[in-house]
Amino acid sequence: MAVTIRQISEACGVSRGTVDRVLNNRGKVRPETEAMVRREAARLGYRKNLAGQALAARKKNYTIGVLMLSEGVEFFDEVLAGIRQAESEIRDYGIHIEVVTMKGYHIEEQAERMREMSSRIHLLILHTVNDPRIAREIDCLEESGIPVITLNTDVEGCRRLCHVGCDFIKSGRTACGLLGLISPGGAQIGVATGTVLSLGHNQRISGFAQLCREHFSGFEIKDVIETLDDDETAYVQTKAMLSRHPELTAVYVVASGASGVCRAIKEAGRNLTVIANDRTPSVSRLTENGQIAAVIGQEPFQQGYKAVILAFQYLVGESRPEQEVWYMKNEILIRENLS
Amino acid sequence: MAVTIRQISEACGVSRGTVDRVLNNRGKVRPETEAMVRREAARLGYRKNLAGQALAARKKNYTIGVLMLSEGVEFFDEVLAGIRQAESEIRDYGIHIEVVTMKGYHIEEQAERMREMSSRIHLLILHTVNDPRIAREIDCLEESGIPVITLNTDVEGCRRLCHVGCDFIKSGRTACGLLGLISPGGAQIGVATGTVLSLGHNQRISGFAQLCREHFSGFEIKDVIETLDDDETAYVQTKAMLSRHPELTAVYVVASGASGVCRAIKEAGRNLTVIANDRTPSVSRLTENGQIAAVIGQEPFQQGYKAVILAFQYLVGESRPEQEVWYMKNEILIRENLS
DNA sequence: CTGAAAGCGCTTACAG
DNA sequence: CTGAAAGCGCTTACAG
Repeated sequence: MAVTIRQISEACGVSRGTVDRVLNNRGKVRPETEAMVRREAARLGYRKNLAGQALAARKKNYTIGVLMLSEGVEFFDEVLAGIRQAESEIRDYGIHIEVVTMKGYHIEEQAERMREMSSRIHLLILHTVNDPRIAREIDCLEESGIPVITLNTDVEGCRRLCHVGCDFIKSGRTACGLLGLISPGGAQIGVATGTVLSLGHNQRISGFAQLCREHFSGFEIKDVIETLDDDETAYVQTKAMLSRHPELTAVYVVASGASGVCRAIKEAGRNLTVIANDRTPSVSRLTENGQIAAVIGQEPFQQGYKAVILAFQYLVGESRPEQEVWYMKNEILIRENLS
Repeated sequence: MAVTIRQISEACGVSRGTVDRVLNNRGKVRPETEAMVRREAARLGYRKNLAGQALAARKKNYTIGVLMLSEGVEFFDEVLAGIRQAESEIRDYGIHIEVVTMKGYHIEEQAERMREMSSRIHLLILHTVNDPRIAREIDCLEESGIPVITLNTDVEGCRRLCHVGCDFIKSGRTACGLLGLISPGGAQIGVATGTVLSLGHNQRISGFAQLCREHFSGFEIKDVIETLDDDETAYVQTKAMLSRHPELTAVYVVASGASGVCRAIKEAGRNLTVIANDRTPSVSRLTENGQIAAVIGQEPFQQGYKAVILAFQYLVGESRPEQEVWYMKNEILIRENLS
């Protein structure tokens, strides 16, 4: 039989309330009493029963807020699916989720939205951009007792509770390592990034370049274009890159825009190895028909799921996440293990 | 506020016990009363609070049994780690786990062990071999009210609750698809399987061969050897295969024995593309130093974790798993995303 | 600084 | 066929 608070209280000859005060550091306990309770708890091997705790927590009616700059971005559909999955699990414990999505990158507008949500929520899961104004807003929330979990993209210089995302450097290294297997003889590479303003995109490129230097002396990055995460721009830019560089043998697509990139390659009648990031429906189709050789995924579903579970454990279990940063896996997806 | 049993009982003018009887199909309720309760539950959108249910379930003192033929097999260390992780989570709800591991494939001995454990457990997670005697034993347990979840390897023709493992066909197809990217010009392939008696090993090979036929006309399987999941045997057999087939360009290692295979290749001074299954510590080392090009993983940690979580949900949540078969992902692991 | 009591939502013997 | 009551383990306002 598992040890309960009642057993500790009986062993010590104090009330259960007192044991609770000690074990949850609520203060107002005589030092000797506290020491005795801690000793007995340790001796008996006490572990809190989460069911009891969760049931008691029902009275607080917790709500978790989710705010994402995700509207119109395919990638986030799977993140949202993970959030919904976790929601349906924690709903069974009486916890609610309020999801708000926004379109584009409007800093002030998002900050305003954060303030507005704060009155109704006990914790915020936030997908945003790495901007000092947002960092300040996060600190405000933290001060008013609402912890923030950053999702997918971290925010530097703020007191967020933790970050759930993926290791972008490793993502770039994985793309490069895979290209090394495909083209052991060397490669002339064009890089199609989203924007040079994105920290994540740049980290992927630098991971890729890093491994080129370490292991693949036959790899050369000949050009970097920006797709602005838009297929039309990607198409135009890729077309131009291909005519500038007839020697290209591979393209690394760092962010959105793979469809445009592939269209330009196809029209030019070139046979290039394309490695892309993030399995969206359109990227899946291109991989199935062979235009994309492989996709580096970042477990979007798990990202959403994990963020909510950490939030739940923090609120109900009163336990800070064990790690400050939670990275999901960098998956390699080809036609055969895509779905 | 979430809807509770109390609210339904008040809305219907019956006791909470009666609502419980209806909602959990315990019978002994007048049909009209039952209809009314169901109508109100649906109208109010009732969902069971798991915390309450789990707390009440504490009185049952559930124990989950785990029985595995895993001793001395590196692969299962990660499966066990997943089981331990899940254990530490559900222990917080007062559920216990008893793990028993055995060495080798002794059918009668394992059947005996199953019977012996059955007196102490409420559900069994079982890793075994696909044998009719085990199937019969599983049915016995099911009949005596102890459901069985098969882990990693399924058992045919029995009434197990569900299966947690991976899609071996897809695993073989993924290995082949990856080799297709590495060797677009074709490959002469040697296959090193564990034993031709293992259903899983055979499924991997047939998945591999399937895709050869569908997509890679330049691929030829020239030879199949058995490692008996043993490095020494693998070494000897590979050595013989290499001298029989000087034309080989690739080896697909289906089961354990990759170290032996690689040693033989190295000694022969041959430069072959090796694709292996399952990231064990020794396979990781060989991948890091480039002797293995890529590893197809089957998420061993997740397998163990998922099996326990399904068991927990079945016992405490009284909910049958939604699926009869739970497949983990087939991961592609190369040096850069190995750890 | 401490205790007694009520409550979170579900289940279960027991009485009728 | 149904209800009243106790209990699972933890937390919390209240009284002292």
